Amino acid sequence: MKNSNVADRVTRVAVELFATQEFANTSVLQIVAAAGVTKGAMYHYFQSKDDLLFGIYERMLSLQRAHLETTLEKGGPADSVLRDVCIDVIETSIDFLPEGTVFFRSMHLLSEPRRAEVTRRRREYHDRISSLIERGQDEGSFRTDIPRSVLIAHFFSDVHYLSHWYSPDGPETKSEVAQQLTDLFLSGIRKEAQ
Amino acid sequence: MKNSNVADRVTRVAVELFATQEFANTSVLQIVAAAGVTKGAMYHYFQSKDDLLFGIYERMLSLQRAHLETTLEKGGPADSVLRDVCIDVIETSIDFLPEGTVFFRSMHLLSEPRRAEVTRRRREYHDRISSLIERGQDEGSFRTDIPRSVLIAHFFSDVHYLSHWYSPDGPETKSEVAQQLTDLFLSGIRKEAQ
DNA sequence: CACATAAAACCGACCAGACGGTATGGAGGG
DNA sequence: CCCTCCATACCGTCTGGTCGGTTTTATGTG
Repeated sequence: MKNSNVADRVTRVAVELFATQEFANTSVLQIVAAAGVTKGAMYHYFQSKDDLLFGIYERMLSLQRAHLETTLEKGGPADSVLRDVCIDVIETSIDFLPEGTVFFRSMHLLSEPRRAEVTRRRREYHDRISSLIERGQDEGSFRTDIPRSVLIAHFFSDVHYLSHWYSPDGPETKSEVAQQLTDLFLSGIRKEAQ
Repeated sequence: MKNSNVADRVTRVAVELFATQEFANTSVLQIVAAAGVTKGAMYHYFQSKDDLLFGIYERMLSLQRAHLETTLEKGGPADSVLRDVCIDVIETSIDFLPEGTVFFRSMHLLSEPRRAEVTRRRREYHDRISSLIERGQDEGSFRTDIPRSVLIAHFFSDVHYLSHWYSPDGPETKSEVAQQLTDLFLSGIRKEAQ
């Protein structure tokens, strides 16, 4: 990392604080104190508190997109692709638990041009998952008696809830949980369950 | 309602604002302005902003408990009881979407003796669901190859995510969604899927 | 290596405004 | 005359953000 030490530490501390407290309830003084720097130093690297928040979204969005693309371009039947996507997105969420918490919780606090962009990129992501499920329905592997919007909600709900219960110190390992949740999800949406 | 008009309106407005913005990002002034009252009037009925938040938790917790008890005491095989519980909790969540948002998001902002109490009552609720699932496993209807903690997380995730995607103005009705999500969930955890 | 210079990194004092909460007092009914 | 209900003005504190200035580092030159 030839990048600034200060910016990195502030970023790391900020996401942790935004996750445990809320964004609006976290003062920049708190952040810089926890990061061991001064406010002047922080405002040298970030234009506003909002930048800190947006930075989290940018990193997570590009990470998600990159992962999804890698998994998608391997190809294969929708059933197995969705399994890979599901496992990957759960494992990634576990790797970035605090980021995920902030991601889902604080979108409406972003300043306006940015919020719109995040919304757009999230919709892109949603649409790709939706297409994948649609393909699976066409291939006859997924049930068609439930609206796709509900299937997608069911997909994202597990991911979203992770940060509310999973702890790396708990009994289950990351890959175990990813396997199990994926299994539960796929068992639910497969055609034979219909 | 022989209760105060002011207190009711403030409560209603507060939960709406806490859900759309964050708790810490919502000022008392904003609340009373939106409710059409003055700060003096509000502080006549509530001791603090924290009271507003705690009130939401109290109402939701007792509502949840009451509903769960009603459903549980009807008895029957765990499989069908869990189905009833699941449908009921989803429908209730839809009836109280903003409350649910605040409920899951802002617990860590409660002042301390209260937060502990909320945590305790939530754990009670969790444990009763856990017992129900355990009974279903004993009766041979639910799969046993996945830790119960993961099954429970899978259960609550759908409920939790509702406020992030469901809209009463959307195409799906409340009872449809409840049926469908319950179906997806149960198809996942049933033994035959193992 | 010495030195000059410029740019980047950083500090800490300082705003103006908003915050949650309070103190005071008046209106109206019992 | 007191008590409930409510409005207004106000308080101390903390907020995100700015700014002038100082130190540190990088670069160029002989």
